Parts: sequence; structure tokens; C-alpha cells
Amino acid sequence: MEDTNSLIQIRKDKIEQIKNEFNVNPFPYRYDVTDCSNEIIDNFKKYSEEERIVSIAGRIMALRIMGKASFCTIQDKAGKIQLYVSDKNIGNDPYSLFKILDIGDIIGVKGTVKKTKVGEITVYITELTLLTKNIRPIPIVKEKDGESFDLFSNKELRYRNRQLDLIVNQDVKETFFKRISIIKNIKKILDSKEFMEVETPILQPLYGGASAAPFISHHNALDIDLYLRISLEPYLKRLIVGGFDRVYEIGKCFRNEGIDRTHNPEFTMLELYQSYGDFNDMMSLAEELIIETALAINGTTKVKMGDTEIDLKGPWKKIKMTDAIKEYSGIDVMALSDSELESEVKKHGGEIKGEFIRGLAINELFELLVEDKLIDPTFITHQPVETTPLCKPDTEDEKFLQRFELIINGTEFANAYSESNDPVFQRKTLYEQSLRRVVDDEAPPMDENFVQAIEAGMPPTGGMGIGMDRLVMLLTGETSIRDVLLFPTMKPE
RNA sequence: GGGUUGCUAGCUCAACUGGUAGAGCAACUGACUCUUAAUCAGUAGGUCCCGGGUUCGAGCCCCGGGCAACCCA
Repeated sequence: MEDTNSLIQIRKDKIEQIKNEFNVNPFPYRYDVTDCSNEIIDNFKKYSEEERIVSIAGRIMALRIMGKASFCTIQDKAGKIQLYVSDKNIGNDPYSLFKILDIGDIIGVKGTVKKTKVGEITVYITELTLLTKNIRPIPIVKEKDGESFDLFSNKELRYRNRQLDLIVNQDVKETFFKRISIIKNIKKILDSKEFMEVETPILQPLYGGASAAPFISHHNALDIDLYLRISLEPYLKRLIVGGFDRVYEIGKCFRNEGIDRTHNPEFTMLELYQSYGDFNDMMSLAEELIIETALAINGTTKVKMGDTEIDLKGPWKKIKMTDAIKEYSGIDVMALSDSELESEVKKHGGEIKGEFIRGLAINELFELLVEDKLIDPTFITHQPVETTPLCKPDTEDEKFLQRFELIINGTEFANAYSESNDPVFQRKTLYEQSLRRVVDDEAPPMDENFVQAIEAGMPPTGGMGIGMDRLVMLLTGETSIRDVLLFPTMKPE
């Protein structure tokens, strides 16, 4: 971008002025920070009584400059604090330098803590060090009586320049602090249960574990195409075969699909696998992970999504998919013939890819008629066998799976199976799935190496995937995935 | 994929029915030793998202394109 902007030129000129007239380096190398805005405010009484010299650094967010004494607000990692700067305290030259500083500059200051006449906790500085000169103006937000003016509110600009959003919009920072805490807390729970955190390949010669179009990349030296993973499953299961009894990974997955309020092309998944467990174990683990994390982050199980209030308190409802369809739409799919089922799907605007498959039609009907009606956390169990090749059929009715999807507020939060480990069955179902590529371009190709891994013997295993971005949305009340991703995917301008 | 809305100064936004492009904040110059949306006086700042068209004249109307937000499927 060409910097013909005069605001930028003025600030570049200031850099020269600072170097030449003040003999000051506008970009020094380090600064000893011993204090922080919130600590100073929290310990005001103690610090002011002992006349402690504090040393803090931060970005200038507001300036109120007067002839010989000024006020200035700086922001550090924890918040804002006011500074009192006077030529009497710091000397004439430093004060002259201070007067040409801009909002957006980063300074380090030393001084004592006092309250002003109107009672605001303020650092009366005795020493000022310019740490970084800003040349590109940052948005300026003014506040009075809790009301904000001139908010940096343009979402496009905020997403494209998240660094500015973080500087200026405190609630945005808090959302991402929460995101970090949520992930930390999930890890803490899993670590305490002796799940091992692992890293598996993102670049893969073949992809699988879900139905999605992949991103394709190319390795030059090997001259082969590599795919960006669409799920964590295939490699985590290899580790279960390898004797890592409990594993998990929290990492980016990539799906080459549209972008909307709940979808970003790259997103963060948690997947975990527990040897000798099944989907029932995954249900209680899902409850524990989400409820405990909600309590740890928000101190309550109540969350608010838009106008909808949801209580995550357990135990969560469990209902078979076919029963849920009956309950919410009155349709008893078990009593319908194939052709009746097909016409119900079409009647409600559903799509049948390729030849009619009964189980997929039931699943489609569920998505059309039930899913968005499920607000409180609900385990939808026993999906039709045709919905995934990677799950074991139920012992009571082999047309349905030992699987659940956790639905909250009409969207899927978790997906879990009693994992398929019969290698003959597994080879057959994966092969059949690969054949569906003719009619469904989201069906993954046959992965011979994966099947061979299962052939070596994978213990009975319970596995689960949880979309972390959606979980963060749930626990922060954000309604767009872009508001819980630091840098959401944007089309270039 | 469909619909709606938006894109104007660094930021937030105006500009009537088509008639010289504006405000607040930020910036610049000056004044000011307790301000806090600091204040006061003055100054400067524009590819009106891009490309066509209609018109004496387009930020505004028409066509095409771009990016985004929101809603719907």
C-alpha cells in the first residue's frame, strides 16, 4: 500500500525530529516492566502509601495536553491507567518530546501512584521513555460515563485488522482470553484422565474421517499432492492401535466448503479416543468436559445465545434419532416404506444424492425436521448405519449405530462412536464409501494404509470429536464463528 | 445458493428530488500546570469501492463487477 497519506508522513517526519532534535531512538530494544495497570489500581493504597516507584509500559490511547502539564491514558495487557506528565517532574526536553507523541505510540514510564483532585488513580511520572513510534493512526474510541463514542465497529475492518480490534475493543480481547481458557481447561480435564496430547500430520497423502471436500496442496520435492486433513481421526486411531490407550489432539482441520456464521474453512477440532471404552463413556465425558468448562469459565451452566437462554446442567436428554423424529415431527420413519420416506424427504426440501439409501434419508429427515428444534443439550443416538463407515452397529439392532451427536441450540457440538474395529467390516464399509464418490464428492477415497492399521488390531474404543470454535461460541455467547477466530478467513480485498 | 443492506477524510457517520462533498473525533498551528469525549482560536485533509452508461451536470439514476454485514435455505 502506498503511503501518500499525510497523517503517516507527518509521523514519519516526527521520527526524524525525535532522532535529530531530541537525540532519542524512537525504537529502543527493551524496557524493564515491573508493574501492570490492574495491579496498580488493585494495590493503590499500598503503593501510594509506600511511595513505590512503579514501572509500566503501554500504548497511548488518549491524550489531554496542556501547556506545562498533561494527562495521558495508556493501555497495557490488563487495561488502562492514567498518567500525569508535567515538565516540572520530567524536565523540559522530555516534556517537549511528550507533546509531539501520538495516540498509538508505545511508552514506558516510571513514577509514583496518587489520586488526582477528582479521585482517579494516576501514575505521576518522573521518567518517560518512548518505546515505539506509531506512524499509522489507530482508531480512536472515546468513552464517557460508560458510553463509547466513535467505536471501531466496522466488522470487515475489524476482521481484516484484528490487531487494531484487539487494541481498541476490550470485549474482543476478553472473548479471546476466554477462548484460551476454555481450551486450557479442556486439556486440563483430559490430562487429569491420562489422555495423552499428540500431534498428527496436517499434510496427508490421503484424507478421511469425515465427509468433506479437502484442500489440496503440492509437495515439490516429492512431486505429490498432499491434502490438508479434514479430521483428526485416521491418525489418532493408528495411535490407539499403537498402544497409546488414551489420546487426544486439539488442532486445525480444513474443509473446502462455504463460509457462513458457523463455518470457517479452517477450524479447531478436539478429537479424543479411549481404548476399552464405548459411546456411553463418551456421553459422560462430553457432559463432564462441557459442564466443567462452563463452570470454570463462566461460573455457571447458564449460557445465552442471542435471545436464547440455555442451561447446560446435566444430565442431558438422550433420545434415539428415530424416536426424536417421531417426537418432533410425528413421523414414524420405522413404519414408512422406502418410497414413502423418499417423498417425505422431498416434501420437506431435502436432497437425495445418488440412489435412495434408507439410512441417509432418515438422517436427512432428522436434519430437516428436528435438529434446529433441539435447544437444550440433547444426545441424539443410534443413527442409521449408512451415515458413517467408522462406527460399530448397535448390538440390539444392526441397522443403527452405537453413535451419538450432541445437539445444543440446534447445532451439532459433538459426534461420537463406539469405534469400528472389525477389520473385515471396516474394509468393506470404507470401500463402499469410496464408491460413493461418483455421486458425492465429499466422500473420502479408500485409505488402504488405514485399513491395514485396523487389521493389526485396534482395541474396542470410544471416540469423540468436539468442534472447539462452536464450543467457544456457546460459552462466550458469540453468534458468529468469526468472532471467536482471531483471524477468520477473508477474501482478499 | 437466494434475499436485504452497506462501501464517502485515519475512525464513526451526514449530504433533500440529480445541482460547488460536510460534521464530530484524530491530525496540524497557537493558548493553557489536575484533565478525563479536556477546553478555546485557527488550518489542512477526499480515486465518494471499481468500470461503463444516461445527463448540461452523477456520491445519488441505469448496467456490469468487487468486498462485506445481516437474514433465509
